[in-house]
Amino acid sequence: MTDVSIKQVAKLAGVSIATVSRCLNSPEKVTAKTRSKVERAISKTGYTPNEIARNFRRGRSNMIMVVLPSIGDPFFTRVMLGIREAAKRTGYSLLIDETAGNTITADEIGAMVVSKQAEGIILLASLSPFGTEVVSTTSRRTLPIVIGCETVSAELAQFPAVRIDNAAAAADATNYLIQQGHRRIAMISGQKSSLLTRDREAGYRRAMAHAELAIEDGWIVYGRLTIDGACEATRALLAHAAPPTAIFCANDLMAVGCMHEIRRAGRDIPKDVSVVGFDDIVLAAVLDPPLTTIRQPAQEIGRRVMYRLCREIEHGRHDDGQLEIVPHELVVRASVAPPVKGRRGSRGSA
Amino acid sequence: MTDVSIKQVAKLAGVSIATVSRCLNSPEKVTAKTRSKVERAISKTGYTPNEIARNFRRGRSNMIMVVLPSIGDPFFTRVMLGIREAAKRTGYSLLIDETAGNTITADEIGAMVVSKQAEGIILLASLSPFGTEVVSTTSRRTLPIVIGCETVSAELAQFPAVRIDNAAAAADATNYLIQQGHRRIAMISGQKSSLLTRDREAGYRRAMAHAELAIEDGWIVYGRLTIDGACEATRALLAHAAPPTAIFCANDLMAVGCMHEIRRAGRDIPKDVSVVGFDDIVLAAVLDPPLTTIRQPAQEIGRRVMYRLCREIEHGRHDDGQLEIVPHELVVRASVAPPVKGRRGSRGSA
DNA sequence: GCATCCGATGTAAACGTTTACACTAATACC
DNA sequence: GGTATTAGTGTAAACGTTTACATCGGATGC
Repeated sequence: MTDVSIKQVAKLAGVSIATVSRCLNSPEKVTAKTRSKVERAISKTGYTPNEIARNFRRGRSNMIMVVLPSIGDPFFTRVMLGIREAAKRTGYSLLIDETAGNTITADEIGAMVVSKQAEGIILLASLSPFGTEVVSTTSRRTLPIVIGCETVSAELAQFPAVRIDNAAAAADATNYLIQQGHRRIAMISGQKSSLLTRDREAGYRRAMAHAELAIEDGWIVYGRLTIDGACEATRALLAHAAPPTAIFCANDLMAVGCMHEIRRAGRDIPKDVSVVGFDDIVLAAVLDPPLTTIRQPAQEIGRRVMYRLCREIEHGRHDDGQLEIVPHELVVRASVAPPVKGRRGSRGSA
Repeated sequence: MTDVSIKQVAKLAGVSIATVSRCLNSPEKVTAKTRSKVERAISKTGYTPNEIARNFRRGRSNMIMVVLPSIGDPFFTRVMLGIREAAKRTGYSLLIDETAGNTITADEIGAMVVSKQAEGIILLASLSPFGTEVVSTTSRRTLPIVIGCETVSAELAQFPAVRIDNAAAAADATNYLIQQGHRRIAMISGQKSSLLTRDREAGYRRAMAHAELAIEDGWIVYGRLTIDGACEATRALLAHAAPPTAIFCANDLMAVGCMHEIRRAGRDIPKDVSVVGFDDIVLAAVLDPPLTTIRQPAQEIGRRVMYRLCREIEHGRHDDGQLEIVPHELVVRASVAPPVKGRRGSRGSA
C-alpha cells in the first residue's frame, strides 16, 4: 500500500510497464481499451508516480530556487507573489532561502548550485562582490540565474536582470522634496556593501548636486534595512547639529522606523520633518501619516523575473537583452509638507 | 564539462565508481592515498554529485513543503523564519506554496502529496473541512503532516499540531479591555470558514459572557484577514447605531486597517476608540499609537513545528503527544485607554 | 492472397547514484 | 609459515521511471 510502483500496476493490468507509462504521459498512444484497464489498475492500487524517479530520469526537477535577503521583508514578499504566480503558470515549484545578512556569499550560492535540485536561481539578494568569480565560473556555466531588484557589480552584468532604475527613482524622490521647498535633506541609506542602496544614494546625491544643495557631513546615515536600523539612524539625524527638514529613506521599512523615532522625539510629521520612503509596501498607505514613497511594481518584477528564468532554462542561455528596466512611480501622500520657515521647524504653522 | 558524472571521476582517478561514492559518503572507509587520488580527480573534472539521482537512490528528497495562507502575511513570515532556522539545522530545504484564499482544498493538498517530492508537509493554512476525508485517507497514510498555528476540525485532530490557545488568548485580550473599563467591545473576526478566527471569536464571546456584557447585533464583523478587509469592517462598526468603545481585531494586520479607518473618520486612538490586535507582528510596536496585542511566539512555533515534522519523518509516525500548546502573552502598549464617560467617546478628556 | 505499412504493445537499456556482496592482499595470530 | 581475520576495493544489482527499438497483428493496397 505504502509504495506501489509502476510494476505492480502493470502486472495487475496485465500490460507492460511501458504501456502504463504511456498511459500517463501520452495517452493518445494507447488504445481506449488498454487505457481503461490501466486506469482501473491505477485506482485499485492507489498508484502515484514517484516524482523523484521521474525527475531523475528526465533530468529535471521542475524547481527553481529563490534567494531573498530576508523572508520577512514585505517588499520582497510581494515580489515573491509575482514569482509564485508565474511559477504556478509555468509549472515550477518554489524552493526558497534567505541570506539573512545583506549579501550572499559565493559559498552559499555554490552550495545551491552544486546540488542541482533546482533548474535555476532567482537572486533577489545582493551578492558579495568578493565571491563573484566563483559564481561566474561555477554557476554561470551550469545553472541559469536571473537577478531581480538588485544591482550587481560590473563583473556580473552578464546575468539577466529585472529591476527599476534605482538611481533615477531616488533622484525623483529627492527632487520632489526639493520642489516642496526643502533644502536640508538627509538620507538613511542601507549598508555600504549593498549595491542597491548605493544606487539610491547615488540618485539622491545627483539630485542634490543638480539643485546645488549641500549634503552636510552626517546627513547620510548607513544602517540595516530594517525598522530597528532606521531607528538608530534617525536618532543620529535628529541629534545632528544641523538637522534636516526632510529625510529620504532607502526603503519603506526604514521609513516606518524613521517615522516612529521622529514621533518619539516629540516632532511632528510632516510639519517638523518630512519623510519619503521607497518601495510602496502595502502598509505605506495606511501609516499615519500615509507615506510618500516610490512605487516599485513588485509583483510585476516577480512575474518578469520568473518568465525570464523560464526562457533561460528552456531556450538555452543568453537571451537577447540582458537588463530589463521596469518603470517606477512617485506616490505622493501626506508624509511630506513644505518646510517651515525659520531654523527649527517645530513652531509656527504652515 | 557541463555534466560530469561519477564515472568519469572514477576513470580519471583509476578507481571504481563505488570508491568514488565512498570517498564522498564515508571517507573513513577509504585509504588516504586513494582518497587524495579521487579528490584530485574530482577537482580536476569539477564533479558535483547529481543530487536528484542521489535522492532517487536513497528514496528521499530532503525537502519539506510549507503551505501558508498568504506569502505576504507578516505573522506567517515570522513563523517561516523559525521553520527555516530549524530546517537549516536539520538539513531540509523548504518548498513553499500559499493557499491565497483562506482554506486549502483537498485537491491541492492531494496534488502536493501525490508528487512525493516532499518528505513532509507543514500546514499553516486552514483546511477546507469539506476535503478532510481525502486528506485523512490519502495523506495521512503516505506523508507526515504537522499543522502550525491553525486549529483543525475534530476529524483532523489526529494530526500533530503546534499552536497557542487561541480562545484563551482572545479571552485575555478581551478581559484586558474589560479591566480597563470598557463595556462596549466589538470584534473584527476573520472569515467564518476559518477555524482559527472562530476560536478567537469564541474566546471573545466567553470573556464577554463571563463579565455579563452584551454583544450587540453587528458588533462582530467578519472580513478577510487583511488590511483592506479590516477597513471595510471598521467602517461598518463606526456606523453602528451603538458604536463600541473598543475593538478587538483577529490579527494585527486587521488592527492596522482598523486604526487607519478610525483615524480617517476623525476619531482618536485610544481616546475615542481603543484597539487590540493579535499576533504581535514586528510593526505593532512602531505603529502610532503602538498596538496592544497578543504575542504569539511565532518563530518558536516555526521551530517546533519543523522539529516535530522531523521526528515524524524519521521516527516513523505517531509521536507521543499530538497537540502542543505554546504560551501566548498580552503585550500592553498605547492603543488602549479607559473609555471616556458619556455616550460618545469623542469629547471630554481623560 | 500477398506484400506493405502502421498502430499498439512489449523488451530492454539508460539515467547516476548507493550498497550488498565478492574478492584480494595484507596483517595478526598461533 | 599457514590460517583466520580484516581493511580496501571492485562488481553488479537495484531504485522507478522513460523511451528507442523490436515485434506483432491487423488493415490496406494491389
